[in-house]
Amino acid sequence: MPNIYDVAREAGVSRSTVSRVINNQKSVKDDKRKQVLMAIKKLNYTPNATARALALKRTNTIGVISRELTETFNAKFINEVHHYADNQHYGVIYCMRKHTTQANINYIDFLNKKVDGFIFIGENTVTEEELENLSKAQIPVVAMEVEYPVEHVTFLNIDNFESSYNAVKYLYELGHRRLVNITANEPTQEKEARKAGFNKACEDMGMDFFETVETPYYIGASKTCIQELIPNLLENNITAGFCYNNVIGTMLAEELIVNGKSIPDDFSIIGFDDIHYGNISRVAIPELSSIRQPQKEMAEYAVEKLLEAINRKKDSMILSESKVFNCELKIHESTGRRNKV
Amino acid sequence: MPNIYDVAREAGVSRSTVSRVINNQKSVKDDKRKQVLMAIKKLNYTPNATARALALKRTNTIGVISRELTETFNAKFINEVHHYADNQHYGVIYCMRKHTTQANINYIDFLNKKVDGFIFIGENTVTEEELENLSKAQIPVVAMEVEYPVEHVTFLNIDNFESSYNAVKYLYELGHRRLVNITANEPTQEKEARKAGFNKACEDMGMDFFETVETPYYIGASKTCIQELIPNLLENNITAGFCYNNVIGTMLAEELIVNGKSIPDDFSIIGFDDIHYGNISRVAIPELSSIRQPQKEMAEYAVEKLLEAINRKKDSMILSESKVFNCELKIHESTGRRNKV
DNA sequence: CTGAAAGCGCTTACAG
DNA sequence: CTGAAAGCGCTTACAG
Repeated sequence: MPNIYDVAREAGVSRSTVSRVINNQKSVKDDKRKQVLMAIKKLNYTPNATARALALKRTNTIGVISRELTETFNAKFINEVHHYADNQHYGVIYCMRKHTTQANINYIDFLNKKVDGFIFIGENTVTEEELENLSKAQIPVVAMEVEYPVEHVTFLNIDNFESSYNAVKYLYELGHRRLVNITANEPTQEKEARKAGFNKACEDMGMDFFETVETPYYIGASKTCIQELIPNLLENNITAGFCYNNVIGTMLAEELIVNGKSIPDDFSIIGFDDIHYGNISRVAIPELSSIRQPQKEMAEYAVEKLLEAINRKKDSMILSESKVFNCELKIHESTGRRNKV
Repeated sequence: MPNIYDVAREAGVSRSTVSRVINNQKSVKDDKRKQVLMAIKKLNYTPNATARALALKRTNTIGVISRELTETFNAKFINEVHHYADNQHYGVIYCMRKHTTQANINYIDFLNKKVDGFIFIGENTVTEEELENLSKAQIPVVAMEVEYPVEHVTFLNIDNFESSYNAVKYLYELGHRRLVNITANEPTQEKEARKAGFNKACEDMGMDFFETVETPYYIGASKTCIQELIPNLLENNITAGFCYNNVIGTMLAEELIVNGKSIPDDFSIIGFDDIHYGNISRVAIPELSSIRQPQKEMAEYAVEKLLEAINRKKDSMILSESKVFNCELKIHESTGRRNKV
């Protein structure tokens, strides 16, 4: 692997000049520039990013960390982050941080100095203490799906409370008075906010009956849980359900159908995320009405804020900010007026 | 951010000593070691990975590149890579390389010197020429789902030809004589190998009728394509289908059911990948018989080979290798004996 | 416009 | 066991 010195020798100039050419500085005479360019081509030289990072104390890359790289990961969001960063000539590095296993490598330390800033996705991806340390070290951070009282970090969330509230309100307007909220059994801020929104709306609307049940995170267990839930729903004459995501919503729809109910005639369902697994199967499951997150806008905002913080850093740290994005209730096929009872 | 010099001063020793403590070398007296450790704690020092990489010419990280980070990405595989690398105290960095857009950043150059070796996933993730360059530069590489005549790289594939052949053979044994092969319309080695396996088996078994149709990669278009295909299948009295993946298999099952057929009584289906989208919906789609890839084994092998190449590099380059993993045909509910003609 | 030199933060023979 | 010094491959004031 040739280095800058090899190129300098080949081109008959100093390393400084080579560096200037590499970095597109105009103060190099055309003939020298040409010599350098030729030497670079001839030697197949490419600058060592590590050395450059050391000298510049800047990497032009942003690090994205989440717990899982696939499942809970928001494809659209990450695509947009990538796109937007690339436009600004920033590279994106993803790292996975499993919460289950005790790993040898701490990916925050691991990426330290390899990236100019972090985007954390998911509440359990980073602890408050870790955010504190990053903050003290003046490292720009955007955190998604969490909120802590930490200085100098940008928190991005959706309006979990309000959008849940609105979903219930919509069901109320359709005539539903007996609801179930099927949520996840993980203790996250997100879940609590949605539950609170559900409850508050039910109270405000004066619902006759409402309850929240938790299902396990994994599909198999979740399915069993929902199967066991059905009799309870029927006994209580519940006519509408608000689900933590569309997977749960789909499973609920399915179990109701299996039990002879039809959607939305007998039961209305609102899911979350507006991702339609039903696309694969149209046999019996109607497309779920669902709450849609503005992933693209969030991604752009995240990158924008992060780069802003990165570029401002020397002067003054950016202040903490908590930005909340509004979701939209998308009405598809799984919601309708209450028919009977 | 304190550096090694700050620690040395605080501890009243030289940088060399601090370095030795950081790197766990025994040749440091206990009292000095303690002083250093205390200074590190006090200053909240963490070594600069970039500087270390520059000095050592080694990063202890492996780079994984694929076109998409989510969709086609094999969750299990990547989890295993991560797990195994972590055991060896190697970090894993993922980068996405979109093939659609003209990006500013070339992620191979981008990761150059930031990782000790690469794992490429997917045929269109890296070109033969890029592999050549990496090879010349003596950078260890494992490439999945491709095979090129390039030196010093490890190619990992599954037995696309054989497993497809075996699927057809199994259908033959169930009595099926008229088959369809539904494949993707992307020109990949993988696709060609599967198609060749399908055709060869059909010829060897003396099938009465067989044909291959291509569907678009995206679900919506693919679904339309399959819907249009159904009349053709019925007219030709086709009784079994071999599908490029389980998504296509599920869609095929569904469309057949919609058209009044039952699976597997009227039609047998074998998919690929053994991932069961049907888990979400059990209303009508039986669990697909499918070809299962040994992702875990492949991941372990990939990491093992890569680390081997990384650690051997100085002496002699590892030779090229093409390793093929055998898949297993998992029989679930979508295959059965041919009933009627 | 160009080069010599110092510096980015580490590691590691080399002496002692 | 420990430190001074050189080196990893860049960049960038500073002179000229």
